[in-house]
Amino acid sequence: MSAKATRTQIVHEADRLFYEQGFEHTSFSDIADAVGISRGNFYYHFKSKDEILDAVIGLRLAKTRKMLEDWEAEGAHPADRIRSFIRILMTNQSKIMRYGCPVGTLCAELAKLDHAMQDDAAGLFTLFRTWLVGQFEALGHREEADRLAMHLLARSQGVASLANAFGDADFIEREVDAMCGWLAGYGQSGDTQNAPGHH
Amino acid sequence: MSAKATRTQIVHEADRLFYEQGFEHTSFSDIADAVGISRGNFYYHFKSKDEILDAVIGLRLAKTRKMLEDWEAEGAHPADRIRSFIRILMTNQSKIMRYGCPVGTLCAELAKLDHAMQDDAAGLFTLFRTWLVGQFEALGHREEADRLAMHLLARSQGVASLANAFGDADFIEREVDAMCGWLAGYGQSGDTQNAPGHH
DNA sequence: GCAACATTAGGACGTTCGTCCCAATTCGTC
DNA sequence: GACGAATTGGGACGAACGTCCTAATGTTGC
Repeated sequence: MSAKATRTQIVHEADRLFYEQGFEHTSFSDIADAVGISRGNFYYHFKSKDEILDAVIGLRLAKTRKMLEDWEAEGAHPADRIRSFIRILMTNQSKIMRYGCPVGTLCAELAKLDHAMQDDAAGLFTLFRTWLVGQFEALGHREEADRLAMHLLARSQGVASLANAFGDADFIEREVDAMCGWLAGYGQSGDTQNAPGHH
Repeated sequence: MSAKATRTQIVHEADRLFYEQGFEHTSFSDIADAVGISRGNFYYHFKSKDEILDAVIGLRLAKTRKMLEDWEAEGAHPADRIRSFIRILMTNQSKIMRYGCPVGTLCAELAKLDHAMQDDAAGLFTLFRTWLVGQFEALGHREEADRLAMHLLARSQGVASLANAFGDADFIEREVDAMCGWLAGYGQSGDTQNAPGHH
């Protein structure tokens, strides 16, 4: 197999394992077994575990960017796009209940490890944040765009955390509805003045 | 020193280290160094790492229970008590920005490790949840009490996650104000019918 | 079919981990 | 001050870890 294909497979499996088991708890052996190569072969592709983490973060950034672009293509209206974001919680329901949010849990883990790459992981949040800011601006909320983006991001994170801890699927659905309801208050109007003011 | 006092110190330092560095990333040596005892002495007090985790969760449960009781004593009005909960985010601001929420990050880590004690850790969430349910019921929202409690818990979690990832103190303050504003809508009325209906 | 290169498997290395044992020390009691 | 119990320190143990090396195998161009 070409070195490129093997490397791609390694990053793919590492991505999955880092999500399911955590970064620290995933060993070279785990990844090697998942890919089906020998542990020793690993060093040819990646010189250290941090290099794999770097590649995994890069992969996640790329996949996220693509997802956001797809949402841009699918939904003509910014509110529809934001609803696509909110609905990740439903789409990935079972995985979130088992492993939590891929972005949030990685950032939390790297923060505890005081890892040099924690800012890179936070870049995944920034990607969503910037995109959401763009959508809220398109809805006419130019000045509060970042506040609204951060608010929605935080609520999604919180729902993922509790869904993971309690394993409650109904709770996810309820909160998704609540977030869509909240969004509806900001949805149609291009006039900031008319937006609901309870935030 | 008495065995009891040493044991207490061990649990105390383990509690701190599990929070700051994570459960898996904290070794017996770390705790032993922090307490100032030898690694070997450890086995006399705790036969395994899981036993320490069990004791730490017990300690956190006890400390949380005491905190909730103090809030009961301080604030006569349930809304004031709930505000005390919301304001933990301000009180523990700097620690949350560095290490995240002690409850949320522990639950997330144990979930990834598929640890046998992850339900015990989730009990910390349950403690807050049950207490919040009681407060919302006291506010007259008998039927939605659990929904409101979970909603508030989730928002706090989300704020802690993002504050940790971005290190943004202003964001915490903004969201705390938003949560207090949201609470105010449910605050005075003992009549469920009159409560705001956007959730 | 051979030479140059790309990719692999297997294992050695030093370290750290959780666990466990035991001899030494301290403490309480008479 | 002696004696048994409580507590401690130091270190052994195998396993797993990240890292790194090297010989073997596979692939490609001539």
